[in-house]
Amino acid sequence: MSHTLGIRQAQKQKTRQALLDAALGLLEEQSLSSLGLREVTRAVGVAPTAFYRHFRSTADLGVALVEEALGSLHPMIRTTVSATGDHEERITRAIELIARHVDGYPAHVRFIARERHGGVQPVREAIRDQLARFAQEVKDELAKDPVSEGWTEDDLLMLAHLYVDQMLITASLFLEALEGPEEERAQRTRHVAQVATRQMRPVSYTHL
Amino acid sequence: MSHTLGIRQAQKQKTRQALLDAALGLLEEQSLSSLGLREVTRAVGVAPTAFYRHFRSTADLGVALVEEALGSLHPMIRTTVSATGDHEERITRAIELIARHVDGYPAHVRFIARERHGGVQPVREAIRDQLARFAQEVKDELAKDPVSEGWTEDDLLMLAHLYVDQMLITASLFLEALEGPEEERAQRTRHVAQVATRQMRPVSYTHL
DNA sequence: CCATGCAGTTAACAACTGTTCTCTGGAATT
DNA sequence: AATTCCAGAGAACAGTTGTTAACTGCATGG
Repeated sequence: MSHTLGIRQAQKQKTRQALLDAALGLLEEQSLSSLGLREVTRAVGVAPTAFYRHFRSTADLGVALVEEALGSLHPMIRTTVSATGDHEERITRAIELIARHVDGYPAHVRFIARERHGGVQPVREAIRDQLARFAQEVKDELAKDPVSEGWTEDDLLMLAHLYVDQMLITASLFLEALEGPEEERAQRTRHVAQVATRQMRPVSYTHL
Repeated sequence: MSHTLGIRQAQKQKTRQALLDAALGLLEEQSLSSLGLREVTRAVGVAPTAFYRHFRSTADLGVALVEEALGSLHPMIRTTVSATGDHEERITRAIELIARHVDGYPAHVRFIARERHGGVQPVREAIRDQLARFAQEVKDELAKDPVSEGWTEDDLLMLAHLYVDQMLITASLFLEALEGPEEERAQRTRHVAQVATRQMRPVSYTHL
């Protein structure tokens, strides 16, 4: 069904991706609200006006980056949190997923951590929406667990939001560990994983 | 001992404060890394060059804002977390302190939440230092509690950091509730307080 | 009372920004 | 083969930025 898109569209998507990549790189040392359109095109090596063929503004590009950073995570979340194994096991699985994701895409994680409370409203909203979707999905998995009987839908969703928040905090801590001096890295990573597990556990105990 | 500073220095501090206030206002809708020096002076009604009499750069002003936002909190933290009353009581006291602080200085709280992971390194560091001081102080109070016997200094400090992080998250949630529609405000505020208490409690239970 | 110090002003600078309009080369369509 | 389409280039615009220099007026200390 995927009819290979022509040379034309392929080239277009290529420069679009180049713009996204360049922006993500530049955003390691500044916030989105100070990112200039010319700055991005200069980094890619295209004319400033080419930017408009892909994004209305840098805020628009930011929203696209949110999709890129979080969009692909949904299926992974579902399977890791799915109701197989006991609580303890699910928690360690989730934390491992986070650790691997932070390790693989540190720039994306930093971007989300930074812009979640950042100065660009549409981007904040896009992040909030994605996190709400995560929470919804976590709730769906929680609901399958027999332990969840007797809980209202709202309570479960609230609990799911708690989990999602905790995951973000954990990701941020992993990132800090990653950015620190290399000799401490392994130790601090283990440390964060341990603290995060301890932090998550009581949340599920409220269940009982 | 405070020899009333002359007309000269008084006027200087006044414009300095005006610059800080104006910046804080402008930062409600953008990040520090995009805040221009001219923008600030224009809001105050003073020549752009006057800025340099007070700050080297906007980053420098940001560091001053961190001091203003968090500096005055240290004594309050000490007394609220001090070892009087049981854990439950201390927790509710701390959460009430946070709620009142967010209510009284929402712009400061937003600034800290935004710039903690923001794009300006010196400001991030200033915030990290202040939070480390908070953790140190909380640790000192924890150490006075007989329950803390048998814990190493490092473990206590780690626990204190956990508390401080949790306080910041709570502050951020209070702020979100405050920014939402007015009819939901009271309910959401109560909700946040309740969830925060539940979230903090297990942390201290790890003690036992 | 007079000389000094210094907060804030004025003017000018090169560099940079987002946005518009016009143009071009080559892929896509007919 | 001829035509349309459109991603990207190029040039120009008015407005903004941070920073420098030389100034002015007034509070200060001798």
